[in-house]
Amino acid sequence: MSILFEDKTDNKSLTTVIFERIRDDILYGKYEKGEKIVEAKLADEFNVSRTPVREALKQLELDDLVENIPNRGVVVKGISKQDIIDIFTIRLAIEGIAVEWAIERMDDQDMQKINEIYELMEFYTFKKDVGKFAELNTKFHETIYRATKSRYLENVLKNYQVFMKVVRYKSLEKPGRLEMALHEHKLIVEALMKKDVKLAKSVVIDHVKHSKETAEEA
Amino acid sequence: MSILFEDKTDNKSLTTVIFERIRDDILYGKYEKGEKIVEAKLADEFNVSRTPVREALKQLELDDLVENIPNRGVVVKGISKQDIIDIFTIRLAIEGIAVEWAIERMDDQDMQKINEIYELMEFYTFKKDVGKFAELNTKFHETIYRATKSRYLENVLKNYQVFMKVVRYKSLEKPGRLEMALHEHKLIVEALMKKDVKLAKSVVIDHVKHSKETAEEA
DNA sequence: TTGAGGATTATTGCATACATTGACAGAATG
DNA sequence: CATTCTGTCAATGTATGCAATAATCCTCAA
Repeated sequence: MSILFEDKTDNKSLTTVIFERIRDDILYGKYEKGEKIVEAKLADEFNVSRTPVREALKQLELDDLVENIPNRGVVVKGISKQDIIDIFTIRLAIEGIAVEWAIERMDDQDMQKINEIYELMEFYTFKKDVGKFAELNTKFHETIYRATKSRYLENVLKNYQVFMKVVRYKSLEKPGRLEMALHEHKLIVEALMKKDVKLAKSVVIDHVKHSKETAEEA
Repeated sequence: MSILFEDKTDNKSLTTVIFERIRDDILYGKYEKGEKIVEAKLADEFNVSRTPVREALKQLELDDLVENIPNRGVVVKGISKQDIIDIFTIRLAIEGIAVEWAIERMDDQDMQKINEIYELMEFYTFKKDVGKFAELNTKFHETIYRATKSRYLENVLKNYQVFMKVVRYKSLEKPGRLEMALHEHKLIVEALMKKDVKLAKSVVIDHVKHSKETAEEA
């Protein structure tokens, strides 16, 4: 195993680490669309054997980020602007369900965690730390998804989060956007606390719409 | 390679074949929830080496059908009735988008294929062949999904199809349900032909609602 | 009797070796 | 000159081997 990965604290297998690594590399544009990925080359690059790389690629195939042509190799499929817009549209249809279920099914611990995350977001807005904010943003929404207690809803939305991360970071860099995003999250927290399904739905939908518009501009 | 798989006609790798096999086995209830799956045992059973089995299990993990506990093994997570109901609810929110995009983006070939499938459905309803009908049912919807030209929408819905297959087969066996399903599909085809988005959305939603109710009874 | 601890075993994680496939170039053939 | 055939090569597909890990069982002492 490469020394690169020795510092991993959690129990992630090499396959998982490499999976996430390649996925992020694709999303952040390290590979061109249509570019061919050679197992052995990547394995070399990461200083591991082909096995974990293969397994990671097989998983990426399921997410449709790469395509495997039998006995030929895998090519990067990447993600287009239209894909992103489509994902936002799908999210607009689902996020409403998510908050609804979250309100119905969450426990105090869930709510507390959401609050904690929000407070940290306030802190990092003050510090103007876009990186930290974006990270918390992802966590914020994932916590809501988990609170729905629905594996399949959580899965879809979490999967989209990966794509959102990229978009998000870019848009948050614009002046004023950080404060605006914080405000939107505040509205969400308040609606969740009040357990007001209707209100929560509307603020979340607004939030997603906003993000969609910002993404479309870019 | 096992003689079991020698007759495969397409280019599917062993990994893919085994992936689908285990997935179906889980969905059709061959394994209990919580049951432990041992790579070597399955490999033996299929007369292949551990490698393709491992790769298949890694993929199933992504679909949340099994859980991997590091150095311990994988256990079947299965799917609960609540999961199924949740999936139907999510579908209710998304299928509308699917037909809308399908109508906007499909070409003549897509429409022709949908028509062909529908005609076959008529034929097998007449022959009372539930198996064939269920198969065509899956194809029918997948063709619509593909017509949306949206990889991500297609992916989510196709993924759910796998779960639906199981539910579908059971419900179609009930007397009268076959004819009813045929009628519902006829309405969908007609709306698609007319390119009437509003109508198409409403018949599809009704169709899903119907299926949901049938599933909830079972 | 019971509990701590170490050997044993079962199983996964990763690496490597071998088999198969498809692309390509260049020779042979018409 | 075009075409087909064949040999080589690069890459994937599959099998196997070895290491690491965690559970289990057994021993032995308090």
